[in-house]
Amino acid sequence: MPELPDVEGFRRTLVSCAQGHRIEQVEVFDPGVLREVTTERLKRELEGRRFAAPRRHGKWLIAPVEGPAGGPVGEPTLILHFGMTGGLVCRSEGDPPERFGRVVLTLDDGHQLRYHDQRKLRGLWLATTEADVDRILGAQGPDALTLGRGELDTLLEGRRGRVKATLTDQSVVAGLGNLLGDEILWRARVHPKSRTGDLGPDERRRLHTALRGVLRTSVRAGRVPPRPSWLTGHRDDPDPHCPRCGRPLRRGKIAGRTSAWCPRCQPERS
DNA sequence: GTTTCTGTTGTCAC
DNA sequence: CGTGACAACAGAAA
Repeated sequence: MPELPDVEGFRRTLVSCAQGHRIEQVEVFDPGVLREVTTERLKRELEGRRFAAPRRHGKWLIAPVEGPAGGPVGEPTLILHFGMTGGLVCRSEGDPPERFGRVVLTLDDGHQLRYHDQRKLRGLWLATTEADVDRILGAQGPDALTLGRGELDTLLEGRRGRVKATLTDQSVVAGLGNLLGDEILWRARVHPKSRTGDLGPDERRRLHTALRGVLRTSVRAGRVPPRPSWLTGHRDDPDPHCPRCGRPLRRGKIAGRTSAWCPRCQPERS
């Protein structure tokens, strides 16, 4: 699930469900998702405090909490990463539990913010300072949603790797994952194995246009929408074809991930 | 029924 | 810089 559009959806869920509300109870059903924090400390630091405005960077959700709590330290920040299968939902107390529910925060109005994740590849952190937030996130490029054309040009120029690897490298651009990367390259008609540094000005311009278009629609949908007219709508077909020209799609591993592209619309050249 | 493969994540060793 | 292994797990394929 989670790439930038999904996480942006989770941020909105947190805003509408929990921002300004007091956390009454923290329940951890699987400590396997807690990173660098114990259940006890999570409860002590969160219970009694209120969610302030959350923010997002790339695929990370950053949720400061404020107000007095049991602990003597300053106001902490809850940090969430959703791996491949994580998610955040808003439910009412008493609603049936999520299939892979891991952490439930009960709020002062009876709503619950629930973190669920099948595979537990990532999880929840509790940062104590801004520097701590930065340490947990690690090296991050600018968020893909705020990327200007000139900025993307600068980031792409002089890179040696393949363009698919560059676009999905979080330390270059934050937020693009495997699906978005393929979708953007397909729309821009750029072969995923092209050498990033070899791209011409026109290809870089097309990439930026495609990035903006794909992100705009995806953020609105809260996911990369598997539309019939999009590449994403066909990658799981038994015999996938390009929705633009009808040619069979090609698949291959790039940067350790399965990529899909159209050999006709995205001619090989590097 | 059982084994193998795949995957919208990131990190680490070679 | 690139590749492969790994982490943890369900569901599909073999």
